[in-house]
Amino acid sequence: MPNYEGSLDAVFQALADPTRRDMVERLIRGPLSVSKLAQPLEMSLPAVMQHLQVLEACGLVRSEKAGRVRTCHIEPAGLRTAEGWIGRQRTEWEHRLDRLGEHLSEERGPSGQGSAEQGSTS
Amino acid sequence: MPNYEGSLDAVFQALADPTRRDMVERLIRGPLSVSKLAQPLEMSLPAVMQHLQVLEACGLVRSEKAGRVRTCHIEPAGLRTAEGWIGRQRTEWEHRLDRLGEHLSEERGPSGQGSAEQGSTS
DNA sequence: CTGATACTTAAGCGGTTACTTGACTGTTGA
DNA sequence: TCAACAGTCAAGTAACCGCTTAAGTATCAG
Repeated sequence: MPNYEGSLDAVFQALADPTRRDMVERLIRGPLSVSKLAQPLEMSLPAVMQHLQVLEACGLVRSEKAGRVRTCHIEPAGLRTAEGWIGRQRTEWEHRLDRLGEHLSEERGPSGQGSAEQGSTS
Repeated sequence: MPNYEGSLDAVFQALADPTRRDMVERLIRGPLSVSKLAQPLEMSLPAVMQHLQVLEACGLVRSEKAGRVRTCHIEPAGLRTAEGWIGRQRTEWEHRLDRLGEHLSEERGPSGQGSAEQGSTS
């Protein structure tokens, strides 16, 4: 059973490898067979297959086999998973800057600027 | 000139861990000391320190020490590194869809839809 | 000075990852 | 039929990851 909770883990983990990012970059320009995918990579075919499995397992890539050729293409929803998380953080960050700006203009002007509260002592 | 390619590896690797994403999410709401950061996490303090080091090494977080307290805050540029790569891929994907649309309307109408060329035979 | 606080360092350990080689299966073209 | 082709499976290995415990080092309060 696929672990959707952990899929953010899996997508980022997949994108952390330069070989896999390269595969994604090339698949985004169009579908490729496994051997075409492997051709510019300096590693054995089984190694490429393993990377491909990682990309498929996290939903970044799909592939299907016709005859003896497996054709791979990206699944844009996978990238959106990762972009979504990052985007939400950026949004939250911007809100925080807004709130901080309000605070500064409401209260006094130049105080210590690194003074975010650290809560009560434990 | 920093190694942007290499830091992509590091940023995605850092974000692949749920503990580290949690730390980022909380730091985005405001700076925290190491022990405050560690408090809700069910692991030892050294483990948290190691996660923190990963986040600092890839430029997602910065921290400085005052007295015996180390205060951590996020570095929004780090997130932009990751978002930038993903965004570029999405852009490329959309361009590809455009080109594909032009092709389909220029040539005949409904053909097989998975028929992207696979380049010349090897 | 003394003890508590807030990290910091070092060593070690089990699990995972990124590869490798070698053997194998199914498909296709001559 | 049969050789080349495209991919797959299995096993092994070296390096890396996330975590632990144990033993430090500064800083601060009294």
